[in-house]
Amino acid sequence: MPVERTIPRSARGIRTRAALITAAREVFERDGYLDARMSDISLAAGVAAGSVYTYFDGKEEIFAAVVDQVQEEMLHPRLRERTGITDPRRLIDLANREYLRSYKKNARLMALLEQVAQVDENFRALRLQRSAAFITRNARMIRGLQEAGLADSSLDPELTAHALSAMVSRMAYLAFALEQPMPFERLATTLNQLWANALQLAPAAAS
Amino acid sequence: MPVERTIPRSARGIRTRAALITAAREVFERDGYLDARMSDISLAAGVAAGSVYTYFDGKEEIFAAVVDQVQEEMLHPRLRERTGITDPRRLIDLANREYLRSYKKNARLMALLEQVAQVDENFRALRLQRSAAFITRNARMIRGLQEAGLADSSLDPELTAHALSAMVSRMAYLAFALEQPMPFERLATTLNQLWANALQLAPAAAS
Amino acid sequence: MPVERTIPRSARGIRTRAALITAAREVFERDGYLDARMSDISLAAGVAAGSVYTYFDGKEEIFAAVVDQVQEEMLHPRLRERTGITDPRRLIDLANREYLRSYKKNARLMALLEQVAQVDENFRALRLQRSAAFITRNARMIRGLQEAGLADSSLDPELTAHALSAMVSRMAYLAFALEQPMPFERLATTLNQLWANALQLAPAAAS
Amino acid sequence: MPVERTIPRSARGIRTRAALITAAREVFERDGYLDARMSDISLAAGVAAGSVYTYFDGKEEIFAAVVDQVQEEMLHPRLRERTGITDPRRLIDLANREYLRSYKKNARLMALLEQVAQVDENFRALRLQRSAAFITRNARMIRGLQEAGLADSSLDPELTAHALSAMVSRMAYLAFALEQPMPFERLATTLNQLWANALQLAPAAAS
DNA sequence: TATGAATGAGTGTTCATTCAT
DNA sequence: GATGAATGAACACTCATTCAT
Repeated sequence: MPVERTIPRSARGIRTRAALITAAREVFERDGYLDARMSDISLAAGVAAGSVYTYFDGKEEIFAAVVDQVQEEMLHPRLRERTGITDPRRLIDLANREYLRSYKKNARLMALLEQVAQVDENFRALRLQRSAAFITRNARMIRGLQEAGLADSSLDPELTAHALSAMVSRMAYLAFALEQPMPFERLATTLNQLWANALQLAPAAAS
Repeated sequence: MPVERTIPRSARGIRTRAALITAAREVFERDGYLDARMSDISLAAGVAAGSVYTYFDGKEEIFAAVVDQVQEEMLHPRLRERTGITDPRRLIDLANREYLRSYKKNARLMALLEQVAQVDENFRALRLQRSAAFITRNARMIRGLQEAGLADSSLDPELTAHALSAMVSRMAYLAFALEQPMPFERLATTLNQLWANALQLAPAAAS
Repeated sequence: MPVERTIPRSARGIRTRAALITAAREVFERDGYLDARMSDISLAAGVAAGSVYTYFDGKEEIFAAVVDQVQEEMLHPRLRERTGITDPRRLIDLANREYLRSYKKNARLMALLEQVAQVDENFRALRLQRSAAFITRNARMIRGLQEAGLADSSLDPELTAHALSAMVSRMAYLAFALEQPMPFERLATTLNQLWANALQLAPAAAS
Repeated sequence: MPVERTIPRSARGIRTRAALITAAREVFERDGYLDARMSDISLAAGVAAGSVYTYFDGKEEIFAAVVDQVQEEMLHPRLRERTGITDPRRLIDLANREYLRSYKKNARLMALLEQVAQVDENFRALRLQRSAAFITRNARMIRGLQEAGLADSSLDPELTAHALSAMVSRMAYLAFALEQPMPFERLATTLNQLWANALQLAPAAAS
């Protein structure tokens, strides 16, 4: 799933390509993936119908380009290094809050992604692969805590990481994509507490 | 979303309607909701194209009929009454195992349901509504345990029930619908332990 | 276009057939010929779908039966013999008023007939044939008046009869079938005056 | 009922659109509105099936475009200004002849229009509206003649205009659309004489 | 690069009519 | 006579993609 077809060389090309991605995001978020028409995208971008294909191979590709652009914003790696925090409870708390916050911010697109993943094989694979990386990291963290005697050592680290991540992302989906009413703060607090309890972490050090 | 259009009045009609539902399930599971053609369903049922419409209003309706039939099998209410078990840890364990088992058994259909829920407003609503009932029941249970001093009283019962259910159903989806490799027994054990930890239940009474 | 298929022998048959015609008229008038469904007719008559075909060969036939029934009411022949009136002006006046009155009374059906005549070859022919009889009679009357020196002898009797009949029936259609607002009395008066003028009849004898 | 969907921007587009209208007229006149298939139209125009929808929203719209094109030819307004004739008898004579002539010339299409008006609400309204303009003009003329003492002042001008127009258009329909045999010249003469008599016009000035 | 016209495959649904009970 | 289930032909319309200017 290469995102680019033609890398625009001219300034005009760069402008057009950017306009198309912006327009595509609008249209996709407004109409959903299946109901979005390529012609609406070109219309919204102010170009002719055929011009979309100058930059993207098709619907799937332009959607991928939209997603790509957003993914960058949503990656918050190396929380520990960034913040210097080491207390696992507070790290988890921070990570979950960052996740919920950016999910909320891009809720429409996340809903879209969920939709497309159900319809398009490639995106389903892409998503699995992305979350796999995330889960592996968490599993490593859990194993570390277990070895340090700080977490319930009877838990399978991989499955636990998977399950707790699934819990958080699914709740984010319900709250923000499906707009099931849930106060943000209470949601965050509850999820964090559930993580901490589930892992049997010791209470956070007094800050 | 009424499921029936015509209720068959003759033995032949009952047979035909049943054949259609069976055929529809096969075709939907084979091709997915969007790619399934009504003509394939009638073909598989051995009836004329138009005959599907004798009993169902359209694609959506016959899919609903398929789902309906499966939902009945999947409902396992009143576990406590059925089994006489009262220990919360064992009740949770049993409920989760039953859920995972029947999810696995109907994995293709559950995947389908997930797909359709992303595409069809009505089914999305239907699913939310169904899980709401389930969650309410769990929330009540949690509140009961909190009041008895048997569970972490700092947790929001509603959100907790929601989150833990989401965790289980999402893992079932990943394991059985998406066929991510996970040993059944370890999955069940881990999820149960996570529930127990999350709620801070006392260890199960020795049986 | 034979109207009957089976002449019912049993009392029950007679009842069913009559119920079907009544139901058919309702449905046709409500939905129009093209949009009326045979199943709606059987439903309205309280019989099974197939039963319509016990008495009628199809949609066309049952419509013919409905029309037939109404045509009987609408025939007002032998006005002169019935009333004893001989003054042509008063005869024309009476004939036109009777026509307008019964058109108004059966307006929905007349509209229907107009519709079906546009769609079905057979009904178009039927209508032409029926009006031909009527026009011939009028032409004969006109010729009589011309020979008696009572009407403009430069007029072609056939075409005149045709044209004046067309004028009246078309106005009836506009007023009653299409419900273009027109006061009944003024319409009748105007049409009669136009007939009289057109034929150059002497003023009516003082009554 | 806007006629255009896309206005062609290229020469090729203009050609295609025109070819479609020509083809549509052929097909409609050959098969009637209801039996005409969109695929036959595209076939006759030598374009792909979908191309009809580049320029027209559907069957109704392309029919409207056909009608539109013909209506232009059929409008003959401002007869008095065009010819300089003022004698009412001769003006009426001319107007009727022009009407009959162009009706005859476009007989198939007029028959079609009659059919569609019975089937499609929008076209029915369109026709009523068009003839309303025509009738209003005639009513004004009649009132003028009455005020000048040149026409029977006991007639209702509106209804008279309506009725006499209806007479002419209905006869044109019978003669040319339904092909009831009638010599053109005698039809024209008779209708004119009926108009003149009906209005009680003085004999035409010797020419 | 951009245009915009042309392509054409693909299918859910209706309903008059038939016919086995 | 009545039933009601089954039939199956028939067709307008959409839209992603291509390609000649």
